[in-house]
Amino acid sequence: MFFEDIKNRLRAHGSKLTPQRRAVLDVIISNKGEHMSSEEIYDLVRKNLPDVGLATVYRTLQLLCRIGVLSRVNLDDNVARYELNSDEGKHQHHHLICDKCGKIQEVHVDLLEDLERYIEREFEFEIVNHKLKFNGYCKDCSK
Amino acid sequence: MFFEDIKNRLRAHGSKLTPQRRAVLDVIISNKGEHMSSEEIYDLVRKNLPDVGLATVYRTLQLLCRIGVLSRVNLDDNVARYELNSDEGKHQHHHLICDKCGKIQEVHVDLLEDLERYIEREFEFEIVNHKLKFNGYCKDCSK
DNA sequence: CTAACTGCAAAGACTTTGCACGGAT
DNA sequence: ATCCGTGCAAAGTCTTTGCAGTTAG
Repeated sequence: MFFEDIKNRLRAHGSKLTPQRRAVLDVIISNKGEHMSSEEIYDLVRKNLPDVGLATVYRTLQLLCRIGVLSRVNLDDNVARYELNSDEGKHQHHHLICDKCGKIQEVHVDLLEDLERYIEREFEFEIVNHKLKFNGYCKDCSK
Repeated sequence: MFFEDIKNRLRAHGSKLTPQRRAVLDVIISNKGEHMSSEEIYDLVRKNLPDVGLATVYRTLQLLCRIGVLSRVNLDDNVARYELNSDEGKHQHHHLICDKCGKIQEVHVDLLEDLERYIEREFEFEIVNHKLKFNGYCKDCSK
């Protein structure tokens, strides 16, 4: 996912690439792999653009989700979190959530094919996406 | 999960089975299989107990989660939803969410063993629970 | 030029908390 | 008598919205 691509998507959607939106994108791209909340993103954006409004950040994140640049992930902590979409796969990766230290890891293998086939067959349910989280204890916390 | 069992759990936790809590339980048990929000539960509880307070319902739901009677499920609609725990399995079942009509179905097969083994081995992550949701189109909406 | 965007403050939705009273053991 | 629980209202948190002024293309 590169800037030119994002610009095109914005244009196709009738939207502009403003300094505020650029600043939000900068933060998200340079923190790829994090799963930042709106507030965390807002705080980082303000380091480069101190007068940005919180509402603008919220609106930008919504927009970027709508045009497929970001995904909203829900880690059950009552805050919306965001991550940059990868260019390739349609499906989201899985998340490991350490219940002790809170660390988030990503798992980039799917291994859900059997289950998805079972569901499509047995429930006649057409699967578009899945969201899989594992809770437990990470390497450092499980001793 | 039966009333006697729940009563014992409450007692073990130093809590009482009040009429309000009983009314909440009645609603949840008689709507087993639904995934009701706090408000929906509140509205139903009031049919039997009109003077119950919303805060009491919230506190009761929290309590019942804490002692393992209920699980809080997050269906990405920004409302906490609750379901009765089954007696047997430790793991939660999976949910199918129809993006068109909103219907929720439950899938009671696991089929995650391979993936879990992979994660435990590869990430040295000790899995305690998982949460798996599928988004897509149900039988009636997928035509 | 003009539709889209912005910051601000207000409003909204959901949930939690503080408090004084009531009830069970 | 004591501790837990309740209802109410107030407060809290995260997010959205209305508006008047501003700006990107």
